[in-house]
Amino acid sequence: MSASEGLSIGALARRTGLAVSAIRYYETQGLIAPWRNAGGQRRYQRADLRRLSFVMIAQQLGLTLPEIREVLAGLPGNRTPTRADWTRISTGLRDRLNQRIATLERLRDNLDGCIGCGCLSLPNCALYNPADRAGSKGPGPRLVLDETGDL
Amino acid sequence: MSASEGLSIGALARRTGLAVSAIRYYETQGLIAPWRNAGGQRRYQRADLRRLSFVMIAQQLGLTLPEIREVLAGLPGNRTPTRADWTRISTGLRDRLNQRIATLERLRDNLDGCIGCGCLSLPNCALYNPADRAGSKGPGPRLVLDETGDL
DNA sequence: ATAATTTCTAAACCTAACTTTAGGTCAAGG
DNA sequence: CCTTGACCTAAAGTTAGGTTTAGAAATTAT
Repeated sequence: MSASEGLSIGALARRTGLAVSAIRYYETQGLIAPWRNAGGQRRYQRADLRRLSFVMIAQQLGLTLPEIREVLAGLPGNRTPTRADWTRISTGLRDRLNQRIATLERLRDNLDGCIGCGCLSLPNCALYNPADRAGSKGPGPRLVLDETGDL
Repeated sequence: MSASEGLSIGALARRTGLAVSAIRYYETQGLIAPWRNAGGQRRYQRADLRRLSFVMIAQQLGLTLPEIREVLAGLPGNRTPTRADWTRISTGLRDRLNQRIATLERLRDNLDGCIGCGCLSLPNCALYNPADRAGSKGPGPRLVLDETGDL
């Protein structure tokens, strides 16, 4: 297990907190690409710890694995990612984070309004705008109003 | 379709934007409990629109259906929920929202720090604290540090 | 009265993101 | 040499949150 041999999947799992099976699954999804040693076992680089960390954060932000793969495609597969590489990718992630925060704040403010009047009058909430939805692939605009205008 | 007969499942679906199948599914999960008309068809009250609206918001906040059922259990099943009932329930939801926003802000600030130094040094991030996780039922603490202290 | 919708139930199917299982290999320790 | 533990693959199983399907009954529209 010399430094030049890289990390085993078990070592990677211990350091990231991910299950071994999850790491292998991520490989099938194209999120990580280890090389194999003479015996056919997976060996990982240190940079892969960063890669998996990134995957974990992105997942918390609600990105699907295919989406994360897209984002990570901005990283060179062949060379070790540079500081600039990570900065670029992470900045994109931060933008998403800020968007998500803004959406939730808008939602909270609307909900505050709803609670204020006690009617839970949701038609006024930003919530029902599909553009605000995480995946934004909802079944269309959500309306709770009926002809009379109340719930 | 007189007013005293209540809403059919289709009408409820049109007003909430949910699929008919989803509404029936929510019933199996104990989120809503319509009565049946003479012909055995489901009939809903106006209050059920509010109930479903609430379910939709809570889902966006990442609550699971069982969790939402728990929260809704605070509503009276026998009498029409009062304004005060909804205020109480919605306030609880707002607290969750604020927590979630706070977590994401903390995450963003940490990520900013990481981007600043260019190292994506995640061990410093709040992210790896399982208490911060939505479900908080993860496989335990997540560590990315190795003995040397870098990734 | 008849046709077109809507609704009913039960059961099967679906996707995402994994985990588990089964059966086999490989490396290190005693 | 034998055992133990980490690793391998392929395939099946799991959970959440629904959707789809099929055949029958109820409701609504003409």
